[in-house]
Amino acid sequence: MLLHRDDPAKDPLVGNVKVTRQDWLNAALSVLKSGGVAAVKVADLAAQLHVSRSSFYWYFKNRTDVLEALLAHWQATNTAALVAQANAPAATITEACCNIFRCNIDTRLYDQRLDFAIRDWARRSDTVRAILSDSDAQRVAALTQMFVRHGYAERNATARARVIYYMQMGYEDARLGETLEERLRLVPDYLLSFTGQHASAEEIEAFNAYARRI
Amino acid sequence: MLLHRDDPAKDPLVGNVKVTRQDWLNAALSVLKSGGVAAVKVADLAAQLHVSRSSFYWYFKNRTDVLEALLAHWQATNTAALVAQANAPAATITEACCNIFRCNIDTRLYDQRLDFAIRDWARRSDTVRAILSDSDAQRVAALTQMFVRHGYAERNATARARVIYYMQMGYEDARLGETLEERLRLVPDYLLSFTGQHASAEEIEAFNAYARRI
DNA sequence: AAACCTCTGGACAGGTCTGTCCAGTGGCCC
DNA sequence: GGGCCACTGGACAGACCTGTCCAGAGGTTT
Repeated sequence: MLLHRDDPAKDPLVGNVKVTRQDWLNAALSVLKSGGVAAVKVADLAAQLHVSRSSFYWYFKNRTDVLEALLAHWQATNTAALVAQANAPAATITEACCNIFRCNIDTRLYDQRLDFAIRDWARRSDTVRAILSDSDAQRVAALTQMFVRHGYAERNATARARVIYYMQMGYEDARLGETLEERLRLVPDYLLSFTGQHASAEEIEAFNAYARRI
Repeated sequence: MLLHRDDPAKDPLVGNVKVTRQDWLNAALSVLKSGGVAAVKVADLAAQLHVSRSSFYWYFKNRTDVLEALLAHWQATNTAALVAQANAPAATITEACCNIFRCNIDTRLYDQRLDFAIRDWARRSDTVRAILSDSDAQRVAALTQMFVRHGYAERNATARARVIYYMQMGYEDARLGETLEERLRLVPDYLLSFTGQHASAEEIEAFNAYARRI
C-alpha cells in the first residue's frame, strides 16, 4: 500500500511522522470492503501499515471512531452516484434502465463492494440500519421518478423501482459468479421484466459495448 | 422455553438429566434466527437453559458441531418448501406467482428468518456459501420451470425466475417495515412486472384473503 | 445398598481483541 | 543546540470467548 508520506504529490509531513490519519482510513476502507466491519481490527490495520497499535489511538478516539469516518465517506458518495444515473437523460425507459445497470458493472461509477459492506454492517447495527434505510429510500425515490418521467403511473413506478433496485441487491448478494457474457445475454429479458417494454437492438448493443469496454 | 424433560408427550428421561441434545438444538436454532451465527455462543445457550457450559460438550463435540446440525436442519426443510410452492397447480402464471408470494408472508410454509440467517452465515463461510448457492440454484430452477410451464421461452423464464427470487431476497434484506396492507397494495404491480401479465381481480382477492387470514 | 452410568458444576488454560500508560525518538524551531 | 512537539513502541490490564478436566451428584440396575 502507498502511504501518504510516500506519495510525492502530497504535502510534506512535519514532525516524526510515519503514517497519517488518511493512511489509517485508506487501510480501514480497504479492509471494510474486502472483509466487512468485523474484519476492521486495529491490530490488523497496524500490521498492514507496519506501525504499532497505539499509533492508531493518536489519530482516532477508538475503533468506533474510524468506523464512523468510513460510514460518513460512504454517505457522501454512493447514493449521489446512483441518483445521478437515475437522472441521466434517456430517450426510452429501457435506455434509462441501462444507465442504472452501468452502476452494477462499472466500479468507477459506483462502489458496489462498499455498498455491500455497509449493507452487511447494517444487519448488525441499528444506527447504520437507519442511515442505510434512508439512503435506500432516496435511491428508490429517484428510480420511481425515472419511471414516472417515462409515463408510468405513480404506483406502478414505485413497484418497478423496487423490483429493479432490490433485485440487483439480491442478485449481487447471491454471488452467482457469472461471466460478463452470461450476464449480458439475459439483459434484454431483464429489461422486459423491469419495464414491460422491449429494448431496441441499438440500445442493447450500446450497453454491451459499454460493458465490454471496462 | 419448554425443555424436553418438561414436555409430558416425550419419552421419560433416564439418568440425572436436566436438558437434552434437542433442547440445545432448539435454543441454538432460536438464537441463530434472531441474532445470526455469531450470536450462537455456548455460554449464552447454557445461561438460557440454566445449565453450565460443560454440559454442552457432553452432547456436542464443539461449537462447530451444533452449527452443522442447524445447517443440516435448514437443508432438510426450506428448499423443499419453496420448490413445492413453485410446483403447486395454478391456472395462470399470476396465480402461480401468488403461490410463491405465500412463502414470504406465511411462516408456517417457509421459515424466512432461518433462510435469512443462513444467508448471513454464508457471507462469512465459504462452505456454507457453497451449500446455499446449491439450494439457490435448485430454487431458481424450479421457478424457471414454473414460467416454462406457462409458456415462457427458456431464456426469458430464467430471467423472470431470477427477478422474482432475487427481488424478494433484496426486499426482505432491506427491512422496509411496511404494514401488510401497504405491501398488498403493490402486489398487482409486482405481478405485472414479474410476469408481464395482468392478474385477474379474483386472483388478487384470493391472495389478499389468504394473507389477511394469517 | 452397592455398584453403575449419565450428566453437570466449577476451576483452569489459552486465544483474541480492545484500550491505556508512559517513556522515548527524532525532526523542527527559536 | 536545546527544548518542543508529534508521534510511536511495548508492556499491561481487562473483557469475552472456546474448550478441557475431573470430582461428584443423583437416578438406575442388580
